[in-house]
This record gives sequence, structure tokens and C-alpha cells, in this order.
Amino acid sequence: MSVDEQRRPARVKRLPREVRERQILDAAVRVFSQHGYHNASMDEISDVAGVSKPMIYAYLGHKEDLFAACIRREASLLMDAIASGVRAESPPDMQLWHGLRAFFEFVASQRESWKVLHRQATSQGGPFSEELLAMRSRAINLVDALLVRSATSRGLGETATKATEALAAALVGAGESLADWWLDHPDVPEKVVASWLMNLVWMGLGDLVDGAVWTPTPEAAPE
Amino acid sequence: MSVDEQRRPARVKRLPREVRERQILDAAVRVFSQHGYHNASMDEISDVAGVSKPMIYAYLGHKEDLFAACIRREASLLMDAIASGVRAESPPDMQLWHGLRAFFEFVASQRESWKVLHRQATSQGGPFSEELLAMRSRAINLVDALLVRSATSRGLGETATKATEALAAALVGAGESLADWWLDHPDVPEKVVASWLMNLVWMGLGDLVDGAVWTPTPEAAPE
DNA sequence: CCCGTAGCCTACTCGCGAGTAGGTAAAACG
DNA sequence: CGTTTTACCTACTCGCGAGTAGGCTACGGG
Repeated sequence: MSVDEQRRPARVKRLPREVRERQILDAAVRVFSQHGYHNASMDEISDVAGVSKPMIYAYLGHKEDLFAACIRREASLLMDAIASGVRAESPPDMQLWHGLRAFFEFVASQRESWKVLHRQATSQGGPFSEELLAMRSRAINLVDALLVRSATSRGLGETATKATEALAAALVGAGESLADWWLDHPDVPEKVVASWLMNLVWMGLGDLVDGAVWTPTPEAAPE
Repeated sequence: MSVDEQRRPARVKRLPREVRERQILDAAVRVFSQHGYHNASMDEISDVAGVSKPMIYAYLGHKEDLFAACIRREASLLMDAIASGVRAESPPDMQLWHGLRAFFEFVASQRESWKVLHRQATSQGGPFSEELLAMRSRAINLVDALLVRSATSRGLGETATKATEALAAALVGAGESLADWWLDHPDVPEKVVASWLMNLVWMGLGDLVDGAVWTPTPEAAPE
């Protein structure tokens, strides 16, 4: 084989635009998750994607647009994963349990995705922080609605909106923090981590230090 | 008064180095909290501090060093505030309660400080993320030790280290997330927000949706 | 087979901001 | 009062990386 043929071709094989966009997004998620928005370079994303920078600009726009597209895609995947895990007709503790399970399963299998979504969660300004806030608001609203339904179905007057919203924000924060902790302790099984969080937020520490434990109620379909 | 005298003097009044350092740090905390590390400029910090850039470089070092110094100072203030609120001889629920109170009081009174500490919590690399991680680890260890003491004082075998450490991480995350929520809802009294978090993590949602509520035990010194 | 379209590239510009060269001068000391 | 020390400044350099000018060519359709 001649020297010329041994080199990477000067041009890559042509692909339909949507296929190439997906490849670029895959590369961008990887680089943004490793380095964060500011420290990631368009040159590096280009290298990882295997296309030139003008291609990226033509298809996905400027760096901010590219990052927003990443957030949008990964947030959608996460919300889909959670929504597919929860059944509306289950008791509230089991709904929360399944939501947490789906969340931690997503974190385990989509670590880069999670890093992009969460690492930039408190980043300053720009369209991507709005995307992240929107995603987080959806998560908080999901939990808020669950708490309100739980409280009203037990015959209690509707709890103040702010209280359940605040509790939902705290719960989402606990989940995020525990997910980060878990990435540093991957030896702990996913179900165990989800169970710890469930026990904390459902049972509470008061009951936990007394030795009481929450466990999932058996369901018809074994897991 | 002539035009020249109306202008800001070309040189500011000389001050001892330590006084000037404090002024520079105050300015830096403000600018970093508003814009984040990358979007904050040394020019803007210089403007806010009222000294030239060479002064900042001479006293605090490069941008990263300056930011690390900010984190170190604000983290120390936060940990001092929490440590001063907690009494080791109190029952564990009251220790946690006082720690949360001190934390939210700090957030309320030092909003810029909190933003610098928390906004950059997931930033990529560099000395400042190590400072933040160290601070966060101290907070997690504080809660972890409380949980371990609680469990062992109730006659239970020492809970697995990982479980309490994971729960502590979740609790710290819940506190951070709730603090951010509260900055957007400043009309809610500090004591109420602390009480909501206390109820979530001590009582648990299971008891809360049943209408049970945790309240602080009365103490000798009224608050 | 030729032409047009869309996928794709290299080499380069330009603006931004961290950081510094080269100096001034206020204040303290002898 | 002169000298020294330390606080302080303006004007500037330089590197980096986002983004683009100007073009090539693979492939499909007529």
C-alpha cells in the first residue's frame, strides 16, 4: 500500500446531513462532558467527530448553539427514561421509587450525558443554562405534582404550593448530588443507591436511625 | 473646581497590602458571583476594586489563584457559620436543625458568597474545583458523622460507612438545591425553609403526606 | 456523460482578554 | 531634606480559539 493510501483520506465519505449531525452531537457531548463548555474547543470537537469545523458551523451553528443542542438532546433522553419508568396508577411511593430507579439507570448507562447535563447546571447565562433550567423545572414539577396528589388523596387539604415545590427542589438536588457521589463509587449497585435515596426522602432520617426501613411493595410483574 | 480635580485621581490612596487584598477579594467575589469564573474579566474586577490589574497580579496572582483565594475565604466563612450554630451535646435532630438554620442564615446574608461557592461547584478542573470539593467533603463528613453517632447511640450496629456517606451527600445536595430555590423565592422566611428541609430529611415524605410534622424540641434559651 | 447540488475542506483572520514591560510617586526612614 | 522602599499605574504584547473566505468534489439526476 502506498504512503498516500496509508494516510487518512483528506475527505471523509459523504453522509446524509442528519446522520452527520448525530455524529457531531455524539462527539460534542463527549468533549463537553470531559471539559465543560468553556474549556472544550471547537477544534477538539471537530477532531473527535472526524469532520471539519465549517461543517459543524454549517449544521449546528456557533459553539453556544451546539452546546444547547447537546443539552436539549440529552435532557430529552433523560426525561423519556424517567417517564417510561413511572406508572401513573401506582401508589405514590412506588411512583417515586420507579422514577428514581429510571433516573439512576440513566446515570449509570449515560455517564457522559449526565455529566453534560449536571456539570453545567449552575453555569452562568446563555441559552444553555435556560435549557438546563427548563429541564430541571420539569423534573421539579413532576415531583411536585406527585406530592400534591399524594397529599390530596390522603384527605388532607391541598398543601401550600410553595412547600411541595420547595420539597421537590430539595429532592431533585438530593438525587443529583447522590448521582455524582455514585459516579465516584461505581461498585455500589444501582438498586442499592436508589433504595438509600428512597429511604431518606420517604422514611426520613428519624425513622432510619430507629432501624425502620422502606422497601418496595411487591408487584405483579417481577423485576 | 477644575475639570481635572473632578476626575478620579490617576492614583488611589496608598493602603497597607492586607487592606488592599481584602478589597480586591471583595470585588472578585462580587464579579465572580455575577458572571462565573470564565465570563468574569480581570479588567472588570480591577474596575470594581478600584486598583489596576498589575496590583491584583502582584498581590493575589493569576486569575485562577484569585478565584481559589475567593473560594477559600468564602468556604471558611460558611463552615464557621455552620460550626458556630451546632452544639455537640444536643440530640441529633436538633443538631441537624441548628446546622440547617445556620446554613440558610448564611445563604440569606451572604448571597454573593453562596453564588460563588455553589455556582462553580461542578466546574471543570483547576485548583478551585479542588477547594470546592474539599469544602463539600467537609460538609458531607459533618453530616455523615452525625448520622453514624445517631445510629450507634440508638443501639444499632454501625451502619455501613457508604450508606451514611451517601445519605449525607444526598442531604447536602438537597440543601444546596433548596438554597438556590429560596434565592428565587426570598419572601419565604428562612425558618420556614429550614423547617421544610428538616421535615423532608428527618420525617420523610411518607410521614409528611400522612400529615405528621416534625418541629424543634423547646430549648432552654428561647430563639 | 454532463451539470447542479450539497457535503466537505484548508488556510486564514480577528477580537478578546490574560498578563507584563517599563515606569511613577507616596510615604517612611535616616 | 534626600534616599529608599513599596504601592501603584498606563500602554502594550501575545496567544488562543471562535469563526469564515474561498474553494473542491462526490454523487445523483436528467
